[in-house]
Amino acid sequence: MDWMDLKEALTGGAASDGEGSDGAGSGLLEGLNGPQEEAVLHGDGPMLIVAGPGSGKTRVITTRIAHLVTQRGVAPWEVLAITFTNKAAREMRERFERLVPPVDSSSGSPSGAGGHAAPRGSGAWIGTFHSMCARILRREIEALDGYTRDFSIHDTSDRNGLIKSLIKELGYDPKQFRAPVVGNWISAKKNGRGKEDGYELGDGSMEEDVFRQVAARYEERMRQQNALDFDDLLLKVLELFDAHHGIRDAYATRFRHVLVDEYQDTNRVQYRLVRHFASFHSNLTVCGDPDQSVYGWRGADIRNILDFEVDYPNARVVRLEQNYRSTGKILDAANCVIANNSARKEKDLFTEGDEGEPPVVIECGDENDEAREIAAQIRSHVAKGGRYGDCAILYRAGFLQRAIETALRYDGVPYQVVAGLEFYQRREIKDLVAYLRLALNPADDVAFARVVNTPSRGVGDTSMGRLQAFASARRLPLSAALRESDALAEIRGRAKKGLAEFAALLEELAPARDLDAAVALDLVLESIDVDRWLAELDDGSMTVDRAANVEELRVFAEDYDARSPEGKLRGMLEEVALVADSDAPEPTDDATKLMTLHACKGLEFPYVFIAGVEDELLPHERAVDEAVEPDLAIEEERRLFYVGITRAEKKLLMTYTTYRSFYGGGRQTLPSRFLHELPKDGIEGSGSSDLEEDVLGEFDASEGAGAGLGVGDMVIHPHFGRGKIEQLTGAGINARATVVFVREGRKQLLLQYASLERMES
DNA sequence: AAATCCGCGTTTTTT
DNA sequence: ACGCGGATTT
Repeated sequence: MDWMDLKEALTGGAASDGEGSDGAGSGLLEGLNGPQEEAVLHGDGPMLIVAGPGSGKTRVITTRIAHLVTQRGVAPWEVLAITFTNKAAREMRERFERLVPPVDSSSGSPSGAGGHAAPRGSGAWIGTFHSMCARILRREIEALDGYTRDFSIHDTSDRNGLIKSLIKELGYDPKQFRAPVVGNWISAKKNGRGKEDGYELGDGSMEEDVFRQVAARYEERMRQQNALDFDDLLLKVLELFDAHHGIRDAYATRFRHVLVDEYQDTNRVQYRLVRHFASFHSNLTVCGDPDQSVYGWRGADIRNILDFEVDYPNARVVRLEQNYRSTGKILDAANCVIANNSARKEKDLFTEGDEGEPPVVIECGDENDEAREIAAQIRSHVAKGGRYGDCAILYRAGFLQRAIETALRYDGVPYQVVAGLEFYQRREIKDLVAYLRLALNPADDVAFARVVNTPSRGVGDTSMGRLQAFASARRLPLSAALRESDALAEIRGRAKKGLAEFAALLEELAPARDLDAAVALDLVLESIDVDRWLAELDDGSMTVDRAANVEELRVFAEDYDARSPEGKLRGMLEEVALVADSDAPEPTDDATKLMTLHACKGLEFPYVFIAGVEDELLPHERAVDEAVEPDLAIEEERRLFYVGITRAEKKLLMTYTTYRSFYGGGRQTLPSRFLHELPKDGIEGSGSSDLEEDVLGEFDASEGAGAGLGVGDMVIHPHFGRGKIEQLTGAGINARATVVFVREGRKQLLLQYASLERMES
């Protein structure tokens, strides 16, 4: 192994500060601070790691796993590490495998629980709750009634689609009962949360009764088609463990150590799963930060982490409070803000690094001023030698993005919106995946319905309705109904021919179930005549993209086969279903990142802007209004602010407006109440009243440059090059120049930041 | 089957 | 203001 790699892995990331000399030998502990070392070295028994932001948490977990494996005789496959996202899982696996390079994985599998699911590499189970459960169910689900290991995994849009058709089937108005609302309600019920989540509609039981009817039929239909939704993946494992203690115990003993990351985000079902896994040995390490719990609205239960010591009375508690990310002033701000919450575990971040510059609060007139201000700040940062990629702009709600993008484009600031979803949501991908699902699990009616007329076979609503009626009368899956000669009796013409074609196609696809994923995909592509299909989807502009997406899926399949030769189609489908970000947008070389406050969790940037720090937007009024416990909702909003603040390494700028447009209209806005919670002496204001001078003072170089400028002057700008001043507006902090640049065209610049130089001509 | 129009909702998002 | 889905139109 390459020593440099190991060293980098050991010291990796934020904690690289205080590392000493190269000590040979037991390098695992090198550079760890006291509590970090304690967490790594902890032996058996439960442990709670309260990990503040930037405290080297991931490093501690990966090092701990490495320690268990190399020093305590725990085999990699006896370790279960659970994360929330695939991204986190990937990262953890990579870092762990850098510490403990995997040996030949085939040697690692114990009997029984090994099999195809032994992952590439180390053999450690590092994954999300969902992938772990899917893996267990692929092996064990046949112990439960009615399911086979070829079960399909339905995503949220599959779920909503089915629910919608059930609503219609039951004779209700799909407008009055919206599928996503009903779907959420069902999900909430399944996850053991009830009315407190606001699904209870005003006129009560009538509507709930409808929900219940839909829910009952939904469960029935899912079972009939051998399909599980995301919630079911976890619930079925619980069911399995409850019904078959032997199976539960096999897993509880197989994993000698269980580690859960982001424990503050677990919901009640996940909590119960964890308890099962730790039931034998209580070798359970959970890691998280109650102050960063921002997913309460989707079922995360902060009590899980707050009550850990109640659940496990002998738990060791380790606090990681030393921060390796942010400057002192930024941490002060974070500490001050979060101290206003009551549902927390006391925690005080500190740093041995610099005090740094105080956070800045800037008042802006409206969202356009705000956006221009941010753009100007970024340009000024770049003018001083910084990178666009150092900067991130965070906001509470997506609609703030628009004005910001406009300003960034106008100013030529490269940016990248960090979004979610994407790939697997694309139509052509979903279609192909539906074909593959159908090949593996012919009972998958949702997949059937999706592709029966894709590409077009003349099968419309009428004939599908008839087939459906026939199938449900006989409790048959659609594909099975299709094989009954009577089924087509009432169907004529094009549709009849089309259904016959489709039936033949399904026969053709049947062998795919045992093929390598890429071969199976090829079979589908060939059978449906890709080119014709793509041509049909062509609405003029997207053809190239779609073809590229298909190719991308093919590459993914090939890659999957290479990685997991045992998985075949079954395994690949599982990954496609659970790995939404199959190829998440690679961080673009040097671009400012835009994202919501939720999306920024876990990331860090030298320069952080938080836009729209206004009452009714940062404590979001809907979050507060719709909550049963408004106080708790405010606390979650405050945590969101805290998460945003603690992303910043060097500089934190917060902006608010006095007026903001909303959906056409607009209104006066007030600074967020959270701003008043910032330390009074550690904050610089700007843009308003008495603090203007300070800020101007800071930028006196550009002020000086701006002072001597006049309309018609030729100027030079560090980024845009030469230009001519067309117009000068505003004064003091708001002094702007409209400049027509030779290369970049007309731009508005804030003189304060633009560092324009006059050229004598 | 494609084009067009109407009406609604518009916080946050993973699997 | 705007975009999306659904329904209506051709």
